[in-house]
Amino acid sequence: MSEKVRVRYAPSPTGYLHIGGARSALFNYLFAKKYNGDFVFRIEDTDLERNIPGADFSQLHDLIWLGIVPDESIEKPNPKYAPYRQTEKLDLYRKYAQELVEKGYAYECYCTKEELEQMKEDQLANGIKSFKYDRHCLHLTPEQKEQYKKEGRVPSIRLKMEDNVEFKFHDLVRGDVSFNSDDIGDFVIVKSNGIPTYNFAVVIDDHLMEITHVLRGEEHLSNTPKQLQIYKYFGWKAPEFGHMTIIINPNGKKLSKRDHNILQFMSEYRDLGYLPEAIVNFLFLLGFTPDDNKELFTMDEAIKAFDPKRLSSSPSMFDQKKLEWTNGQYIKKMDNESYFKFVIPFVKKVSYFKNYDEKALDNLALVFKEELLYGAQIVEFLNDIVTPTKEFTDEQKVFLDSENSKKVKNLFIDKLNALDILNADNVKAIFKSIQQETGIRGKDLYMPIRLTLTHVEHGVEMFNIIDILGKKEVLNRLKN
RNA sequence: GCUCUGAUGGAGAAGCGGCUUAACUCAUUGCCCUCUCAAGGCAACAUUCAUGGGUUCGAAUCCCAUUCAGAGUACCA
Repeated sequence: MSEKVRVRYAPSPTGYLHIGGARSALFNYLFAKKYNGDFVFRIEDTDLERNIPGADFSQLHDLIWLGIVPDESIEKPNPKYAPYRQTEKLDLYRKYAQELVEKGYAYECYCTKEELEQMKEDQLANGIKSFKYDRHCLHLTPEQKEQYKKEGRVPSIRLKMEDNVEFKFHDLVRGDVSFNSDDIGDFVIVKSNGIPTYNFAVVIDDHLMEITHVLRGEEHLSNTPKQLQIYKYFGWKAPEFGHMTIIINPNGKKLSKRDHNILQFMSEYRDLGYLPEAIVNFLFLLGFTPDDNKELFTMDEAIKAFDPKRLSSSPSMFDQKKLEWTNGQYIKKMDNESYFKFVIPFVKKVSYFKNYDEKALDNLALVFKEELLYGAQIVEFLNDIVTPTKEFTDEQKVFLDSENSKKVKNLFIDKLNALDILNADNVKAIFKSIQQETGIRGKDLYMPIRLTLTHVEHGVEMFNIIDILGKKEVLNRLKN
């Protein structure tokens, strides 16, 4: 590759960074880094109504949190390519659109929304379901235009598609793809409010920013010929395109922001205690398979392993379970210091431990390190221990009323009372001595205590539970 | 409808003409460990690659048709 690789992620600021966006950004980033190129973060905010203030920076920062750090962005502009926000360069687009009009490649369209609507209905009535603009305004005389203007109509600008031209391109993911221009109607490139549409603005931006490769969602595949036509009219070299598969939900539909069964936004995962490295790792393997059997990748390893040709072209389903597993692997791998920093905020949400000192909280947190799948899960674990709510079953009641159970409980109470310092080792010793004195062992030994304390038959090790609850609380629960 | 794109186990998928009795990972199930759950270890889990035809000594892999699914079809991006 002779020219420098430049790729971009260009979201519209309509909300938080979501899974699909993050994945798209990730693969662009990997591509850039793989070929020593630049990754550009730019904003496509031409739909004024849907723009949400602050969404641009929020998305940028979520990306950076994930470790996907742009070389250029709205925060770090390169003067050569700035501005990085489309609404800040409206004049530029209008200038280029004007050029197209002058060359006869585009024309003013005075049709109103209502007329367009009518046109659509008429075509539908004739059995044509895909609307194609009928070029009503293609050959307007100056007098007709004057007349329209007098009526108060403000024109939009439409691109005149060439007749019967094949737009072929080699897709980085899918191979050769082609479209016929006859299937595409003349589309609006500048709206009547003077703002360019997406399909026009991307082309101008990608060209001016010297973007060499465009990796984007499959939903853009059919936009490509429109953009190719614009490149052709300007005589510009088009970038290479690669259309990645979309992510689907368990119903097989495209993951949409309105899908409430699945968490959509990076911020939600962060709040739940998912690690950025784990999310990146998971996203990397969604619709992409490396050529070895590796499952865990650092960003650097992912850069090395990435190859757009290995990107899947069939839709990928988002599997929350695998994300959890991946995250759990990363939690296990953390060193203790980082782990504490990560998990203690969650532990502090359980009010029972509000008086615990730092050391005690750390020890507490450590108990769950090996089994934790995401940060907020520790709150669930802890609550199960701290606030036993489940009612005993009849079977459990019988078990607890048995001679053995009572004997174990009483002995345990005595020995615990006699204890000066409570810690897991000491508790372990108590169990051991009860076992030696009574000959009771296994389930019969531990379960009376476990059930009485937590009301459930499973959970972390008994010694830890007792340590977590503290002597006073344990005695309290055992006596009742 | 039209255009485009796909189709390998519950999920992500490898494979791209013989090495495939279809890799690997998640999930699930069983066993081990163990007071229990989880974690960890060990196993099991597609006689078959959407269907039907063809090409070939040989097909998940190539060709054709059918079916199904998704995306797009906006003065949204």
